Amino acid sequence: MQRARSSEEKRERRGAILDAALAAYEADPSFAAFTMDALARAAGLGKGTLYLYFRTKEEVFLALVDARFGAWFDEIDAGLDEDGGGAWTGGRAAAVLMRSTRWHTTLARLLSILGTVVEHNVPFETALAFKRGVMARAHATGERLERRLPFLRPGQGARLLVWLHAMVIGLWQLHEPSATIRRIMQDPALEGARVDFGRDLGTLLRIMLRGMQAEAEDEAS
Amino acid sequence: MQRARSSEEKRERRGAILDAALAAYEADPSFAAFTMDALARAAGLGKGTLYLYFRTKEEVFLALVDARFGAWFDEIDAGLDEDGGGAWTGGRAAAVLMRSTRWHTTLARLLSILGTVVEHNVPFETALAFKRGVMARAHATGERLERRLPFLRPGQGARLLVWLHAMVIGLWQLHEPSATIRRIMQDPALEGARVDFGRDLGTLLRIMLRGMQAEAEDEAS
Amino acid sequence: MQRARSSEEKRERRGAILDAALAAYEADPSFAAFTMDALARAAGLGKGTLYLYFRTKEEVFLALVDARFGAWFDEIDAGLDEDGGGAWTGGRAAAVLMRSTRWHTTLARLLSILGTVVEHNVPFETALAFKRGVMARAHATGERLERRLPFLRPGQGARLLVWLHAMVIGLWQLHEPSATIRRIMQDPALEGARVDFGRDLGTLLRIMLRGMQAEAEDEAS
Amino acid sequence: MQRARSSEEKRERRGAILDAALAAYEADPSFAAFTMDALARAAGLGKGTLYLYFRTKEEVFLALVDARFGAWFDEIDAGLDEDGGGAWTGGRAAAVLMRSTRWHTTLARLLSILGTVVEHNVPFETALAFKRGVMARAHATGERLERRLPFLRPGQGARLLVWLHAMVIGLWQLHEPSATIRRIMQDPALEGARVDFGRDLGTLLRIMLRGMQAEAEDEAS
DNA sequence: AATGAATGAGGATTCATTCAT
DNA sequence: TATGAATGAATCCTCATTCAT
Repeated sequence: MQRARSSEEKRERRGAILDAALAAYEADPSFAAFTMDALARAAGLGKGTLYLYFRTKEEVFLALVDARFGAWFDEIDAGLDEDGGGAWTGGRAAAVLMRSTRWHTTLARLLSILGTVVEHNVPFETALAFKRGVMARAHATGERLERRLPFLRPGQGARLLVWLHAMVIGLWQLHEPSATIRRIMQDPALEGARVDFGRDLGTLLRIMLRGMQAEAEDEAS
Repeated sequence: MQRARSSEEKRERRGAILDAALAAYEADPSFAAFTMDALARAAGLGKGTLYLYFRTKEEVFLALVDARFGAWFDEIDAGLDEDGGGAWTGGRAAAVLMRSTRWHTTLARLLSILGTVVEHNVPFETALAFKRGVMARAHATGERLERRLPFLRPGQGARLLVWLHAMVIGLWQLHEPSATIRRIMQDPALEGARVDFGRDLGTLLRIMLRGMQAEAEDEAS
Repeated sequence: MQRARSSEEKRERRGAILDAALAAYEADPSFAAFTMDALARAAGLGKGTLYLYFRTKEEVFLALVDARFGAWFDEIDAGLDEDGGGAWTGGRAAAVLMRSTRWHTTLARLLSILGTVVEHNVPFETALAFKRGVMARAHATGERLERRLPFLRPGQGARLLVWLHAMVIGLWQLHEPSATIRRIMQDPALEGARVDFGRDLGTLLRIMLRGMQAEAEDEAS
Repeated sequence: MQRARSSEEKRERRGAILDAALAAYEADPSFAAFTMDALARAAGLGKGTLYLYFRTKEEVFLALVDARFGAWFDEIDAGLDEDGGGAWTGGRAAAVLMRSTRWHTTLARLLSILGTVVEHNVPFETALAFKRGVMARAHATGERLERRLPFLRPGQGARLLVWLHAMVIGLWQLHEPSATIRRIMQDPALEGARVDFGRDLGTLLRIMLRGMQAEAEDEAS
């Protein structure tokens, strides 16, 4: 394995480890299967090498989530900053938020076990810094959202993102958290219960924005 | 420990194990702490005895979730069957759904790791039976809901329950999945981000119902 | 493996584990080689079984030392309690103390790494209780010694035992702490330097007692 | 870091590494904390560089002990060579031997784990050369001692040094081998058992010399 | 000569499950 | 039916040493 010498190369290697970790996790999305041994193999590195870049297994995990969160917010921000000239309705905003669904599924997988992970072996400061970073971004993006949708009251933008986040987690867990559940859902008797993650999330988001708007109107009248 | 001889006594013992399991889990709601050893101690039984009533640890867990689901639906059904004479608005239905919040938190704790658990060591048939049972109840209760709220389209009742369920899971995980996260959220910088589980869930539900109604009206006009 | 059911059987099994541990340690007297894996194999038990009897590896070690200390003091006490009718001189006391040399070598091996062991993974209370127990016995035996040798001043009995103990440790480390050192000492150039553990210890003890007596006489005159 | 080119510069660098090693070890006198990584950091060098000067970690350790031994003998020799004109009694010799107590403690720390270290990973030739060197010095200094104290029989000088050495090791291990033991010894119940390293060593040495003299006199009469 | 990134063997400990009593 | 002693697979992390630059 080529040695990462410059700090640029090291950043790249760190990224490569995270990419491998993500791929490994997606292949078997359970924290139990997320072993350092498997991770090292996936990254094509020695086990000890991982510990040059991350102090604990949990730190790898947290870095992974952090990166995905960043990408998610980046994409939403970009969508909200676009200006095709037309008016911003709830539907248009929902479309922007839904555009980044591919991050959603990944995040949902990761988030479903975030709590369990953070509980163990993560220095308090690390966990705090992580949470603060995410929240700062949520507020910034939330304000962007409020500027686009005037019927949102102050703070509702960030709140909407938090709810979206909650729904992503929840729906994901009902959708296909595991191969077993996937197999189960193929049972004909459960046809009506099948949850199409993307469709459901979109519908929910649309309904939520419609509800917020309606409440704003109710209040105004 | 008294021997359970009749099949009635055995059912009771099974129930007692589940009660103890729930109490133990609530005391320390992490799957890692949910060990068969702790469970046996909580139930005042020998470890081997548990295996007379459940084949695996995961089966205990699934039975636990199943029982809580049942209690939850029972309570919602009772609320929807009540008739104080007044009209059924979205707000009134939301109030009924929120009334069983105490089940929500318990369920949310359990559900947040359901996926991980079911993934491992649960016979397919067991998982399937569980899912079918839950879905059957969701449909029955969903229809009750549709009868009360005429603006709901067919199927939207069950869907609403699924969504509620998803939000419970998601919000819970953002709320207080762990002692560490609770400590983190006490940070002043995160004040605005604090999620009040009950309040948020209520607001979300209200907004969702309002949105559904608004969409029904939009369509009608 | 037969199950240890009664508390008598359990005490026996605990003892058997310690015996196996001692044998394994004597075969390769380094703490590094003292692995739980090796210990389990030596005892003919599963690794997990060891943890039913001892909470940590260090606890096994401490129990081992404790047992040897006990045996050592028992033997000295017995020797001092004997009464062949003759007078008690320094030489006679030295002979009694030397009689238990076979415990000395074992203890010396163990004691040479006691400090390192206690440093890690031993609850403070456990270490404290251990030390207190040893000291209590040292004082009791020290007083016996003072009764036999009138030229000893109060407290010198226990002190003598501590010094004996120190010399055992030190001489042992110079004697044959390892196979490598043993091989080295066979070098003809080092013939004069060879330390015969038992002989040296005896000589030293004799000289020390003679010195104490001489000082007592100096003082008296 | 400046390159060491001449062989003089290389010897100096070797010495600098040993100085750093000693400082690091004294700061945390446990072999576990004595890692090559810590050593490299202490010496301000890269880890790989250490291997240019020493083949293994154990070789560093052995070189360290060797240097301290040398300094110890140097100091004793100097003390014995002094001549203030007065007569040489056992007490005066003891005072000279005790003068170098500051080496004792350092040596004791190192020696307490010497056996364990040498056992592993030291080429036989290296260990042999080390032992021979130490013994040669012990004999030379022993003879100096015999010249000063006529009551010593031939060979007893070196023997006395070996015993002193043994007592240093043993007393040290009873004195303060670890932070935990230090804490334990603060327990009031153990007050009487507390070992004052310097005082005890002095007393023991005095008693030993007195005993040797007394035996010589016994024999003469 | 100097570096430090990469390696991987090695070990303590936990816990679901079995099975003899 | 009830028990709990016995089991051993499974996993995180450390650290001496190597070697490409």
